Amino acid sequence: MKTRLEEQLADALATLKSDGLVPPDVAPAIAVTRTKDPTHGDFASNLAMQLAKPAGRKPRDVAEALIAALPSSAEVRDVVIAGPGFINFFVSDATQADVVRRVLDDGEQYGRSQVGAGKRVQVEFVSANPTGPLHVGHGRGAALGATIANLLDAAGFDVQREYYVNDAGRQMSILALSVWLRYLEKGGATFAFPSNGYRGEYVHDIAAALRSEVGSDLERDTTALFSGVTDDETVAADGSTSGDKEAHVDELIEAAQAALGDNAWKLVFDHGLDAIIADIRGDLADFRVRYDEWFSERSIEGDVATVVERLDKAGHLYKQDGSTWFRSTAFGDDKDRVVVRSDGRTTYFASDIAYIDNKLARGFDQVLYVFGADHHGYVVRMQAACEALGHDPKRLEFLLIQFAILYRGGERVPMSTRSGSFVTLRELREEVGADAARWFYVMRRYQQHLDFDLDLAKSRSNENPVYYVQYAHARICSVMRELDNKGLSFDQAAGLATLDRLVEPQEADLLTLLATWPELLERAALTREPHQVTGYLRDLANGLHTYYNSHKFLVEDDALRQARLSLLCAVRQVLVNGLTLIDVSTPEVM
RNA sequence: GCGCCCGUAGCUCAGUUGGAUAGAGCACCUGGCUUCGAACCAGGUGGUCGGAGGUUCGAGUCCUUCCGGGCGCGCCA
Repeated sequence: MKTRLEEQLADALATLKSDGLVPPDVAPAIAVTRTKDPTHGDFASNLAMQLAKPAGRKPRDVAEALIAALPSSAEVRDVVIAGPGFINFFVSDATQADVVRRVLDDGEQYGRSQVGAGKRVQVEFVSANPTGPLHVGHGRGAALGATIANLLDAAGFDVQREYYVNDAGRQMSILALSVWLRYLEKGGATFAFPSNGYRGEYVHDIAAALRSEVGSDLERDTTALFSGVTDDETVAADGSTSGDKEAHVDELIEAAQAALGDNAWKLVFDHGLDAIIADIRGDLADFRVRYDEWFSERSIEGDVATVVERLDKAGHLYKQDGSTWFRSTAFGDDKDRVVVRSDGRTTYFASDIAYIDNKLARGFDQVLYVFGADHHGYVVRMQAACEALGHDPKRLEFLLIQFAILYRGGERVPMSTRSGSFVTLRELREEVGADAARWFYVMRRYQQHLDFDLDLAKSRSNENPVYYVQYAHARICSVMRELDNKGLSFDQAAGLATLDRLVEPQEADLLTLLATWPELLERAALTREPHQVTGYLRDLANGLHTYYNSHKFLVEDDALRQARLSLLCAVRQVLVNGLTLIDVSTPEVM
């Protein structure tokens, strides 16, 4: 409808140009938008105001000429000039009501589009280090990434959902060491657990599982293990520190590898990694988050050197202070970045570069990174690397997700990963349910900090927006059940034939909302803004509740009843389509 | 100090390429269930859109500058 009006305006503009009213070289953006105020009609265009200056005439005069040049259309009931020179379009009632037929015909397809057809896009999200369970901070990235992927899919893009598993770094070795040390403790060994080790309860669980699998086969002499290792950091009573926790843990890792040998070390390492990956996968699955690919960092370890070499050959690297630097300042970064350390090992950034190259080589037109806002410093260097490798940096897109702050009883819930006193995603889900969690995480713009009110998310009351929307769905289902109880039935064809009986203002509001859904969904996908969907669903539910309270559906008048029920079914369909996109359930009874 | 994000009603937030009288929810006040589900609805109170300049027919939206808040600035991952 909107595009047809824009085409008609374009034709009218061409007529004005050929009549000499408008200079031929003027090329304004022809835009038709929905109105906010129904008294302004259904659609409006500001074209006349844009043309006023180049045409040297008053906006309202230009508008008059444009309207005169518009072809007549059965879809449009009236076209009027309003305000400073807006052209307002009033859509005919039959066209307005026809949306019911479209919704019921298209069903779960209604609202989906093909704007992204033929384009491959990857959404990488969460990608938390597999060194412990996911916490609530990861939850927002999970919910947003999953929903954005759903939106893109609905817009016709070929979407791939990926989790990048950081299974190669030093942190993984520290986890393996932590698991092994807990394993040794369970065998009776006593020693001071390194301050830099992972201290969470889950490490004990993994160690216990390891012991039940291998028995005492992995036990080694601990006094020998700790001998010669730099002292761990300790804090004296006066606050002064001694020792070096970083060197302590690194040397312990080396000693452990030596004591166990490669095979046994790998056994411990994989045991820890596999256990945590399994935990994360299960957790995300229960959160209704699906992935197409769990991409292992180790699988591209061998590509890092190759990529560094490519950058070197292209002249983007230089040596200084014994290490190798990437000249990212040449691409707008505020400082250059090390890719090969003075000890010869490559940096984490070098792995990222290899990963970028790998992604783009897989042929994605667009690659989305769903990052926590604390990662914003990486954006410029990532794009710099992308460009240096000869790729278009615009193919990378970074969504910086602001933090979610939990509130319980009006108090901020403290979050500290370091001390291990964090709320896990699993705990959150068990406390408020997956529906509320998914909804709350995406209900705000991702650029905005999120106040996550646990009490509100749990409340089964009118304050809770999730229930509000689900209730609208359940209410419609309830009406359809009541229809059965009264021995009546719904005939869709009959309903579609009597749509002209929908004349109430509440019905007109719902028809407009239904017609808006495809436009909104497309915009939400292209701007990567799931909160537009939650906002829309709230409006649609409100429209339904208002309608429900002002009119009866199961009326004696058969034609009117059929028409109203077909409208209800259309509303229910769009509620389902919207809630499905954010993976919130659609209960028939609450 | 530099960089990114944010600042809209008492609170939490929407506001589509710049568009008409800036909107919701919560809170507060008033009213509505012998009726298809009151987990609902209708109405009301509440605003210098952080401040100041600028761009233009028109600015919450764009530009400049200042103020306030969050985050980031490792040969960590």
